[in-house]
Amino acid sequence: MISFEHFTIEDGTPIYSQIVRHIKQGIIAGVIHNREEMPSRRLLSALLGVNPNTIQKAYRLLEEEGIIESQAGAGSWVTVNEQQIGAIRSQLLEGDVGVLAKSMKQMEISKVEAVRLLEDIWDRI
Amino acid sequence: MISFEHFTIEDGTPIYSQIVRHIKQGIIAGVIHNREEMPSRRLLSALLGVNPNTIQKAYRLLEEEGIIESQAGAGSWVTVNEQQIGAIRSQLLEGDVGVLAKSMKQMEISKVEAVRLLEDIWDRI
Amino acid sequence: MISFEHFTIEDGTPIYSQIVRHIKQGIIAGVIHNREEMPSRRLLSALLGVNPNTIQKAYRLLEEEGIIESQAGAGSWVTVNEQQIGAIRSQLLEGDVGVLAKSMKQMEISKVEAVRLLEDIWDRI
Amino acid sequence: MISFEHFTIEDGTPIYSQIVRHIKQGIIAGVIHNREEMPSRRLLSALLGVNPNTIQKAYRLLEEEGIIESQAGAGSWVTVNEQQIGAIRSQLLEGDVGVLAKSMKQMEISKVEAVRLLEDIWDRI
DNA sequence: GTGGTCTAGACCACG
DNA sequence: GTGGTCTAGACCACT
Repeated sequence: MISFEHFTIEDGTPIYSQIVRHIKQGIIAGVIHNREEMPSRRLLSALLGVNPNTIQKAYRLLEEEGIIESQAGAGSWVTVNEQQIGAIRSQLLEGDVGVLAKSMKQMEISKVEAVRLLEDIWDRI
Repeated sequence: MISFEHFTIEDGTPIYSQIVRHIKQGIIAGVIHNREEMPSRRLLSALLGVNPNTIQKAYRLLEEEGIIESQAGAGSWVTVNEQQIGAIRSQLLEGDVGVLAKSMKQMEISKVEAVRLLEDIWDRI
Repeated sequence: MISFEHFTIEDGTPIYSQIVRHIKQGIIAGVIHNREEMPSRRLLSALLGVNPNTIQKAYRLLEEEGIIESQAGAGSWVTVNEQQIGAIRSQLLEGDVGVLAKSMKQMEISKVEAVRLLEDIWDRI
Repeated sequence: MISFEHFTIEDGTPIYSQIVRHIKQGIIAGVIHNREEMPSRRLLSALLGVNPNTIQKAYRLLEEEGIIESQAGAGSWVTVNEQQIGAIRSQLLEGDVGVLAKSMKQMEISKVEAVRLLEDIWDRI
């Protein structure tokens, strides 16, 4: 069963997005595996203290991306192959890093300075 | 007068946030200076094709952060000292980089891999 | 639910300020408590015969002062601890009384005379 | 000539109101006397670093209240009798104190507490 | 001319 | 249902 132990809700981004992202990051990190079972909507709703509709939306989005499958009465489970994992990895990483790079360029930060910053902050977090 | 020549509205984030960020980035890049005059609400509103109230909101936020000052009848202008510029710089950079680093760590990306990614994507943008 | 029964709009000060002040005074008077629910924008807007945006502005200011919290889809509610209540109390009282005292001193009114005035007018209002 | 030495512009209230109030308080304090000469609009504008129109508005208001008189080419001067001084005194004092008393009552502050507060703050200002 | 407030109402995201 | 954003435009106070 997939764990939400180290998951805490932050604000700024919608809760359902945070859940989706948590699943994706878990898959990339190798913590969540193919065929692993998702908690039931009802259970996760109670666990996180979040409206069932919010959980429902997260699960629906994951389904639409082909990351999980659900069957009435049987629950939901992860369905990813190696190719998909690579795609998710690129999607997350290149998105995030691209936003950062664009922003820094607009602030006239140089590439070496950017790298130095990343290395600095990496160790402090 | 501060220029909005290279500014284009994107969606995803509120327009007023984009304006606030544009000003902050301009200050950090050294393109916008202390005492420089902001365009009037009406002018900028016409320039960007955006409702005056949206501009008003951006200006109010900047004012609340002490980055600009406004006076009814007189206009608005930038009011930042070196210390503030440093603070804004940290706020933007450490925020962005921190989010990225945290996200990457959760995906079990190593530091060298992260740096390599940043360098790769930097050149492609 | 917080009551606005004894609240009537006056002019001279912005409506949103009056709402903010009403909430603060209610908290100090012990009529409004922590965790109590604020009326929704739409409801209060209809109740006071005021535009929803005006209510929105009042709520935003209260939120920025940490007096209420809002969550899209869920509503708004009061979030104050004892320390904050003390701070609000000081803010309102010392502000008002300070302005008065300063003004009176500039008119060369003596302290005893000031107290006598306050007592006189107190009973007549 | 009436002095504006101890006068500094604050924000929150219009500048012209502050000037009007400064004159009234000076009269009540006995610092400004009947027949005393007002600085020329041009001079005061330069002295306070304020737009001439703002000074003009203050003078106009004072004229309308019969507190000063102006004559083209000759300047402006104070014209108040004892009765007027009494009226101005009441207007300022009862207004200010009334606002304070009403506000405090709404916060469930008792009369003795109010007096104690005034005395406390009086000494600290 | 400037900024500040307010109305009237639409649309969206969220729970 | 909720709050958040945005448009369109009026009116006012201030300089």
